[in-house]
Amino acid sequence: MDQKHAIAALGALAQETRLALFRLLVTCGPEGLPAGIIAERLGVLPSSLSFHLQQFVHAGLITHRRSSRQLIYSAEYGTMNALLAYLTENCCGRGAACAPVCDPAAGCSDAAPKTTVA
Amino acid sequence: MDQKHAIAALGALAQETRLALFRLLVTCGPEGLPAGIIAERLGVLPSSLSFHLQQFVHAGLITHRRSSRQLIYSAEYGTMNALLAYLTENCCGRGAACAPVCDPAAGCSDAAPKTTVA
DNA sequence: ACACTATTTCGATGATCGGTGAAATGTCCA
DNA sequence: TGGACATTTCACCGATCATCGAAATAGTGT
Repeated sequence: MDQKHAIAALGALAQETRLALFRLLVTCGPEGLPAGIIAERLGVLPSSLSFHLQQFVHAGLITHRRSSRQLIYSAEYGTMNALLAYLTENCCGRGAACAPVCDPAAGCSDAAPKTTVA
Repeated sequence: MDQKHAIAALGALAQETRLALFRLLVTCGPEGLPAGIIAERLGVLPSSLSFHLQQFVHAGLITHRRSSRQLIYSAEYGTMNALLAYLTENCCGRGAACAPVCDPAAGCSDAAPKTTVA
């Protein structure tokens, strides 16, 4: 994680819709959610959501894969951890006292569909 | 930490000069650094630095105290930790597996002056 | 009170950002 | 192949942001 990536990631997170979006995906785990469902949950236009998702994908905080017609987006925990580590680097002048780590295991309650949604 | 505060904090961090500034202060510990030294280290105009410092103070990520003529700025580790916790809340759908914490102890090598600087 | 230093405030300017709707792209199914 | 669905791309607009220099404020020592 260098400065450019960190700024891209922080800039992606520093917006109302996107922060809610990221926290939603973080909650959902690696299974993620399709774009349509996300737009519905957050109450934003599809074109608007697409714009915000791009920011995250470009920042590496989110990945997407295709499942039939839908695009499933999910959080990139590795990048998230790298960002947190970057922020707390050399914290307080001491060694490595602040090293948050998240290793996703369980999925979202109503996570990505296999064949149908809604 | 609610959404508004988180966005203010993330927005403060999502900028080249400010990110460098925050990481500098995080490294320095609770003793902090005077504004003049920070401006010199980062190579920005005093008026520009003042603008950036305001953002952080408003976001609660930085505090300042006066030492004679100088204003000493230092990182607010509590807010930083709250922000990291907010980002990883309910991570992966599991309980509390991602709870970074930093408790400052040691100071900066050439930290805030008691009476004189430069 | 005065000169000096440290820092902030102010107003102006160019750049970037977020929202919107229409149109384009890609995918599936009959 | 054609029609329906899911999502993205595009161009436009108003709003916000970062930088700058000049001027103002606050504190110190004589």
